[in-house]
Amino acid sequence: MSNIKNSTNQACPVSSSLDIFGDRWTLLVLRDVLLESRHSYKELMFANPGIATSVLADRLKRLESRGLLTKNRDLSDARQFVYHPTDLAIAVIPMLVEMIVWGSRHGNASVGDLFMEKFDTDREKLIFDLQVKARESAGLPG
Amino acid sequence: MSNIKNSTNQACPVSSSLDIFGDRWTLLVLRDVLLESRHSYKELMFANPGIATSVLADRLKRLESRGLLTKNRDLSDARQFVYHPTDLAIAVIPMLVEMIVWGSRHGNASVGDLFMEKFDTDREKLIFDLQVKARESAGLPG
DNA sequence: TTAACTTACTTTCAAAAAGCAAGTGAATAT
DNA sequence: ATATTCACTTGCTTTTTGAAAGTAAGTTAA
Repeated sequence: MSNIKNSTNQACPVSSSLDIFGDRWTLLVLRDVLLESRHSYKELMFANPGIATSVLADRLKRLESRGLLTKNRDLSDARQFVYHPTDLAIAVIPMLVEMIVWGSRHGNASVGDLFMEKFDTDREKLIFDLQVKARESAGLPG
Repeated sequence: MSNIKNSTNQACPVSSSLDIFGDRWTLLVLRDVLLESRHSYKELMFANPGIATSVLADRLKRLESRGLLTKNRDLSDARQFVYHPTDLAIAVIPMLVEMIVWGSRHGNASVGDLFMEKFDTDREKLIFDLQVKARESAGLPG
């Protein structure tokens, strides 16, 4: 039922972050919910070819139980659920942005030029804007 | 011999970062080498209780083959090897710092107050200083 | 109003990765 | 010369992942 070894944690913040993010999929799911406006199981599945349905289900459950996502019925279609980020998840945006930038500069895939320009000219504003947007889409207070 | 699924990668920078960092141990090893002046197998093993010796060996090999670490004989003890970060690894310090800060604020373990104060008053300088220090310990040009 | 289809999963089983313990070989300390 | 340190490797068990099929509740189209 549960996955991923948690709390190997010798009182170290990196380790405690890795309790949550230390796997292949969690951050991709979080990125989709935080930055790509993907809020349903179907969208997340579609956006991540290669993820096993059982793994997606597990990661969503985990993220919910760790207080990073909320889960509610979709009012316009009761088959669906909508996942939204909490403030705790919105606080990981700076880390995600750094990961995007590193991956973009040094990996084989890159984010749009606009994103990189914004990052280079005003990182704080980029992050602030992304957080505002995420908060809005989640219906959280500004 | 090799571990961790690589390049599920649909041209996405997060995914390409996770090709390298998407597991329980890689970032802990990298943190030790980058920020904690741990440069030998023994030190890394000791600093990470719970890591299997085969996994540490694999992660070091991986990090070396991905161009994040260099491996050389220790001149003062030919049994030992010294691992040092490359510029590519030094470029992950901003991400690591964000992970440390998030884990520290929201997890159960925290980094020192001094670190957090530095982060809050001048993030750029903190990162710059950490990068200079890492570069020095690796004997890289400034 | 009922049959077909969507959506969000769960279950099952095989494959891959991680954990554990013991072993190896070269270098060093005694 | 012998014991010990160091950096692994090997072999085996357990855990996690992946792929595929199945299910239950809700919706759409006839």
